[in-house]
Amino acid sequence: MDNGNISVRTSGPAADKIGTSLRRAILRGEMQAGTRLRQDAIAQQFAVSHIPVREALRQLAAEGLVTIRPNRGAIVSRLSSAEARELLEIRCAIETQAVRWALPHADADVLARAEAALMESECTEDVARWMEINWRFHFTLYERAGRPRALSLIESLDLQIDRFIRVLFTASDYRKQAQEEHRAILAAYRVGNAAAVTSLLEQHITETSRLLTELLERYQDE
Amino acid sequence: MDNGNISVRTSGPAADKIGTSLRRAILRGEMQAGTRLRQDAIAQQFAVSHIPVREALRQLAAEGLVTIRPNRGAIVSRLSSAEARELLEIRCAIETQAVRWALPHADADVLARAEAALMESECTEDVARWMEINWRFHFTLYERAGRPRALSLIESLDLQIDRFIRVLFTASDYRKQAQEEHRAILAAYRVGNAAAVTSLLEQHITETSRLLTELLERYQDE
DNA sequence: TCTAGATTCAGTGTCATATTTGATCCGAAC
DNA sequence: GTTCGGATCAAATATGACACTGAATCTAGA
Repeated sequence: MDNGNISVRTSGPAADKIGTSLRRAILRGEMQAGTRLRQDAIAQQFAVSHIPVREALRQLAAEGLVTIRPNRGAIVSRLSSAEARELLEIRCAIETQAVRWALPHADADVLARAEAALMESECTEDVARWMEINWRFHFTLYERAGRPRALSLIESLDLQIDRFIRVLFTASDYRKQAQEEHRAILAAYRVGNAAAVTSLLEQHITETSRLLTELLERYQDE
Repeated sequence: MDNGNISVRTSGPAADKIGTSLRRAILRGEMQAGTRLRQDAIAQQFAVSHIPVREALRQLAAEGLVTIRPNRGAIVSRLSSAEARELLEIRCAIETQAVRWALPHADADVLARAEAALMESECTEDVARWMEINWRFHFTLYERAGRPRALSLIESLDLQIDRFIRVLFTASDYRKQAQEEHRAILAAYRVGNAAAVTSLLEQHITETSRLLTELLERYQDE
């Protein structure tokens, strides 16, 4: 964390800025699951009092990224394999519906951007970068759904699970497999084949779920 | 609001107690959409400083019940007809999936409790009471899904929309219709007919959506 | 009528302080 | 050696008084 002592008063509430910064650190794996989040240390780091820190932590807790234990402090949330499986099941249910909504409204712009994301993801070796592009690829497919709430919900589910998907990179050849699956999804999307898109998307998420829950189960045995 | 000056220090953080109390007031319609939520007034009412009030408001904002405008204060969230429609669409997608998960594991206890909820809802004239029982009825059908996260998500969606469904009681014969639909759903559930259950549930939620969005559109024209 | 500055309102956060909670440690008793 | 109770510790939780900030509204002048 290289924030230094920034002025947090000039662009919105301090609590929001702190929350954004902590969220980023958690999502990039700089703060691992189980890490203690001490109010006074964070307050010192951001050169603020502990009040906006508490507010930021509450916000992150509501998002599921942080677990608050009253009077004992906050930690970066862990995720059990059962929870992971379930989150991905929910994602699957909503994302397949979102893509059905979006597909009839897909245009050349959407296709070009999804293709660009796919090309970009093939050129990067950086895990954090790849995860960002992965999200952008998926989001682009759903963009024309006309359902902001659903997309927001998908994003919040994504936030809870993507930092764990990150570990698949070192534990399996996840990236190669995911790229192939993305290619197939985009090909079906391009010709407007809704049944194929949803089926491929479902397989993609289900396979991710299988790999991730296996990995988390191994973690829990250690 | 008849809370008086209660001691909020004896069972968990003050912010949690305030949040719970405000949430209840919002859900029961005691605080209408658009109502100003002033930190100082709430702090006075609960005999606390403004700090736990701010934390409670942030928590409720994260739940979608409250909208915070920086430097301008918080209001009880409004809901546009488009948002209502979408929330119910999402609910429909998840609840039909939840009931599919639950149905193979339904037992006599679940059936008895769902039946009891239905009977109880037929005996009450109180809107708040009916809404609670309505939730209990639905929740009971999903209980055996073995998916705590999904059920939690359904509940949070419920929280965002049920206070608006309340107004259907005075604006249409919603209750009678909903009771009939509940009866049909339970009958199909009882014989384990998953296709019929999901289809009836989908119709039930879709019909609710239709009525509610019409009503909200009328509100917005005034 | 429009614009700029003043005023108002309520939020945002600090500070020094006190209190509370839960975990850990330590000594005494068995 | 084990158990139990009290003391200690670390960190969270919140107070009350105060200062500052931002956005909306009001007022006066051009």
